[in-house]
Amino acid sequence: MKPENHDISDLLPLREPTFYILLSLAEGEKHGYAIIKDVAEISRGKVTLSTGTLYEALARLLDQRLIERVMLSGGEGAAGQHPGRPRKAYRLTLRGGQVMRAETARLDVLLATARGRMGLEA
Amino acid sequence: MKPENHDISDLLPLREPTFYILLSLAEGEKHGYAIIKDVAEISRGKVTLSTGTLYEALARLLDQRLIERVMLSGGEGAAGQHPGRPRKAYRLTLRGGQVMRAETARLDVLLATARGRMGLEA
DNA sequence: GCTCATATGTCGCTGGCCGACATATAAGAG
DNA sequence: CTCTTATATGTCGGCCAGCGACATATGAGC
Repeated sequence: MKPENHDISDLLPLREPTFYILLSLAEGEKHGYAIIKDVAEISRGKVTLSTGTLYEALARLLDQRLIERVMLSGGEGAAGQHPGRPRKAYRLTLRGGQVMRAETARLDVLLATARGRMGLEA
Repeated sequence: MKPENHDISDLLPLREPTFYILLSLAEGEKHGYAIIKDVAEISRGKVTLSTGTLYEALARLLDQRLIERVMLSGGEGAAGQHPGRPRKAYRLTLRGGQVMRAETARLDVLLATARGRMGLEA
C-alpha cells in the first residue's frame, strides 16, 4: 500500500481555520481568495484567514484527499476575465464530506457533554 | 496595570485537550492524575491525556488565571493517605468559567452554521 | 502611470500537543 | 524483604498547524 490511506478519525480534531475552509467548500467549489472572503462572511468577521494559513491548508487538504482541484472553464466564450493570477478552484471530495460529518458529530457530542456538566451542577 | 489582563476571546479557540481539562474541573476540584482519568472517562476513551500535555496545560492555565491551586486538607486527622507524590489540586476560577461558557457558545454557533450549510444544500 | 482589489505563494516563528523519560511513594504479592 | 503495580508529578525534544510578513502578478479605474 502506497498512497497513505489514513483513517478519518486520525485527522479529526480539525483546527478552526481548517474547519471553515472545508465548510466553505461544502457550499460549492471556490478558489483560494474566494474562500478567504467567504470564511470571513460566514464567521461574521471572527475568522480572517491569512494567505499563509489558507494556501498551506489547501496543499495539506489536497494531500489528504479531502479536497481536489477543479478544472475551471473548459470552454465557451466564458468570460474568465478577472484580475490577479490564474485561479485554481477546489472542491470537497466524498472523503472530505465524511470528515466534515465526523467532525460535526464529534462537536455535537462534545457540546452535549459540556452542557451536561456545566450549569446543571457545581 | 501590570498583570497582563488578556481578553477572553483572545484565548478562545481551545484545543481539545485543554477544553476537556477545564470541563473536568468544572465538575469540581481535582488533582492532575484524577483529571487524566476523568477526561478518559467523559470522552469515552477517545481522549487520553499524556502527562506532558496535562502538566504543561495546567501551568499555562494557572498563568492565564483560568484555574487556581487549592489547599488540600488543612487539618483534622484527615486521612490524606494515598500512593504517589503529594497531590496538588486545582479549581476553575470565575474567569475559567467565563472562558468555558464563551467556548461552548462559540462551538454552538459553529455547529449551527455548519448545519445550515451541509445537508440543506449542495 | 499609480494605486487598488484580485489572486497565489513562501518563510520563519510560535504555541500547544505528544511520546519518552525521570522521579517518588504507598499498597499488595510473593 | 523485595518486587511489581497503581498512584502521582514533572521535563524535554520534536512535530505540526497557524500566522504575520514578505514576494509576485495582473486587470480595472483614476
